[in-house]
This record gives sequence, structure tokens and C-alpha cells, in this order.
Amino acid sequence: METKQENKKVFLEIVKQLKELIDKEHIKPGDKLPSERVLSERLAVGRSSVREALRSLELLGLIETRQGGGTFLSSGQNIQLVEILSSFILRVSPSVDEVHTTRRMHEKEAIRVICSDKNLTALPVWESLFYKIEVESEVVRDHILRELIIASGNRLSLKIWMQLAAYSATPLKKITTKKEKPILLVLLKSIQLGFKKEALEAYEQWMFTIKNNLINENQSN
Amino acid sequence: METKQENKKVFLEIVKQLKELIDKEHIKPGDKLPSERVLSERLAVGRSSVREALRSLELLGLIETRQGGGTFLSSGQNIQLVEILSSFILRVSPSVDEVHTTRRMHEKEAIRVICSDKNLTALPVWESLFYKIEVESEVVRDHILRELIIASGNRLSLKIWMQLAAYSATPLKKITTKKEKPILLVLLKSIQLGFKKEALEAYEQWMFTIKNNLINENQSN
DNA sequence: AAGCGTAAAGTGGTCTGACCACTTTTAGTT
DNA sequence: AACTAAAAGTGGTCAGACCACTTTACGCTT
Repeated sequence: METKQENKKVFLEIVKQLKELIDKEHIKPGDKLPSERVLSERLAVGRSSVREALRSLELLGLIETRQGGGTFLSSGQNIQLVEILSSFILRVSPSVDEVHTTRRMHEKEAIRVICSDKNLTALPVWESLFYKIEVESEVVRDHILRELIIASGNRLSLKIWMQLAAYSATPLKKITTKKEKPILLVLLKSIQLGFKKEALEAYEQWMFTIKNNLINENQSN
Repeated sequence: METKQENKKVFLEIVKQLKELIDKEHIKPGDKLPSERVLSERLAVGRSSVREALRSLELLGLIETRQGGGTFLSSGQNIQLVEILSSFILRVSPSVDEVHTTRRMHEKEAIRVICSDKNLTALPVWESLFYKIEVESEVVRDHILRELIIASGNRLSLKIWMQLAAYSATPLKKITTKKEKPILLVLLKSIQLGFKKEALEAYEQWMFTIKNNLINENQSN
């Protein structure tokens, strides 16, 4: 009677136990999971139930399966997710513009958070980026943005952003020295000083520059 | 030899066919899907394969299952997704604070977008909310926030927000007349006038009030 | 004829065993 | 030591059997 709370579906319970097993056995992305038959024995459930759980995780892109080989903890991204979710839930796949707007939202918020926290503005990564931009000049844009969001400390936001970034791949990935470089330096310097307003302005300028670059690219084609 | 491209896994193929079936038969959210046995016959596959596909979609929250009742196309939210995804990918489930911060981010951005667009500030829904708050006083907070994001026009942001909102269910769902009401009226009025700064300030005040309410609630226990 | 209660049918939940296709390992031969 | 073929391991799929639960249908009572 009192066990009604625990009366979850078995395959969901397996998903949960699978996660615990991964943690406990220190299975890392790319590593092999126990075979279906072994799992079914260890968890004392039927193989079909194990398969239902594994198939679910596969659709989510969390594991990869090779027939005859085994089941492996996934390492990379999972593009199917976005596609399936959007085709089922939204019924209309999100427009390019929506993805773009949403990822920009997360980036701007990261800047706001960082500028408001002295511990974050003093992070060594800003010096590092400074150096890379000024000397190497071969920095990928998304890398900088990623660092911003990582620094903001919101891992959930980072995860969402990575999904969006993977979805809206930018044609021009690396910075163009001429115009972008000075703007980026202003952005980073503003961040280091905690100048929120200035940082956001530089960010907007940066996005504007990127946009113009894209237009020029398209025209030359 | 040339069929190697189509050599997809059966359960993925079923997921695809299931989607087509839903479209073709005009199955709407809440409607019942054919039974597992029927599906297995119609698609000429084993019932276990059908189940693997259905269980996958269930984990995604796209369908709901009632034992003895049937399988239904999901209508509402799906909590599990965020939880499972984050627990597997992030390896650390997002803290309550992260979920909270992220959903607030989307709410604030919606306010910014709305205030910057005359077409949006003039939306009839603001009058409607105005009326509900002032007269009925029984409005659910999340409902107001949801309208904000809907109005902002970013369906993707809305989708993400709904996930987060479902995850961080607020104990106090309805507005408390005494303190919140005037703040909310300021918020809505500011939006109608396109006063971005004032609207955001009112929003922050609102969140502050809610936070205080929660603290008081906890103390009285 | 209407209402009710029970039996039957329908449906998801789970397990078992079997077979196939493919990969990895093992063992044996050269 | 290198190569090859057999064996073991593993995922992929199917069929059948029960169980627990819900919905439907039927027959009885009123």
C-alpha cells in the first residue's frame, strides 16, 4: 500500500539504475557498457525491459550501439534530439531566427552575470583569450562565446547553448582580424573591468560585424 | 548492396512511421494511438520492437501510457527530459538555482523584446491580464509569465521555458493580492507603454516579493 | 425500460526462449 | 610469428505466455 509511490515503470527504473551504474563504475564517454544479458541478470529484470531502457537512451543520443560490438556511452552531440523534439512537440521546426535569437539571449545573460561578479571578471581565461586574439588571431568565435557562458557558471544554460550552437552552425567560424579584433578586445577589457554596459555594447557591435561579414560573403558568391 | 543507406534500426524506422501515422490519421494531443498489438501487425514487426519505439517516445514525453487503458499522444509538459538529459550529459543534475536563473533569463528577455516592439505592447492580452488580476485575483503566476513569452513570439524560447517551469514548480502558484497585485499592475502598464526599464524593474520587484513570500511560508511551518 | 454488477475482452507490462547477423575473441594450423 | 577458421559474445528481432489493470459488453434485477 505504501509502496504506491515507487510503483514506477520498470524501464524508467532501469534508466535510473543505469545512470547510477555509470557513475559507480566510472564509465566515461566512449566506454563500453555491460551487455544486455549481463544487465538483465544484474538488475534482475527481463532482457526486453533492459532493451526498452537502452533504446530510449539511444534515441536521446546518450548511448551508441554497434551490432555485435556492444553498447557504448555516447561521447558526442546528438542531433536527432532537436529534430525529433521539434517535429513532434513544436510540430513546426523552430526557425533559424528563433534559434539565433535564443542563443544570443544566453550569451548576453552570461555577460551580464560575469560583469556583476568580481570573482568572474578576474578569471584568468580573459587574459588567455586576450592573448589568443591578439597574437594568434585564429580564434573560433563560438569558442569565445562558450568561455563566456562557462564562466557565468550556469551549466544548464551552457548545455542549452551548446545545443543551439550545434544547430545554428555559423558559416564563418573564425574571426576576421581587420574589424572584429578591436571590438573583441574592447569586449574582453570591459568584462575584466566589470563594465556591464560597455561589454554589452561591444557584444552588440560584434554581432553586427558578423552579420555584415555574412552579407558580404553572400554577395561575393 | 545499395540498400545500406536504409539499413536503419527497426525501432527508429517505427518512430518515423509512427509520426507519419499521427499526421495521416490526424491524431491530436490527447487522442489514443492504436494498440501495440495492432501497430505490430500494421507495421509488420514484432510487438517488442513497437514497444521499444513507444518507450523511447515516452521517455521523451511525447506520448503517455496508461496500463490497461492505452497509449495517448501527449498534450502537456514532460518533466523527465530535462532531468534525464542533464543527469546524463552534465553528469551533475542542474541545481535548483540554475534552473531558476535560466528560466528568469527567458522571462526577462521576453519583456525586453515586447517593450521594444509597438505591435507587441498593444496586444489585447495585456488588457485581459489586467482585468484578471484586478477583478478575479486568482491568476496563476506562471500563466502571466507564459503569456509574456508567448507574446515575445519565440516559440523555441517558450518551449525551453515550459520545460524549466515544469521542473521548478513553485509552491505558491497564485498571486497574493496584498503585495503582488500593485507590482503586477505596474509591470503590465509599463509593458503597454513600452517602458522597458520600468517593466524590468517591476519584474525584479515581483520576483523579490515572491521570494519573500516563500521565506515567510517556510518560517510559519 | 433503466440501472447495476459481473464477466469478458482489450491493453499495457514483463519475462522467457529462440533464432539471426554481426563482431570479437580464441585456438589451431602453417 | 602470422594467418585462418571456429567459437563465443553481443545486439536485433520475433513469438508466445502470463500478469495487472481498464474498458466494454452482457445479463440480471428492479
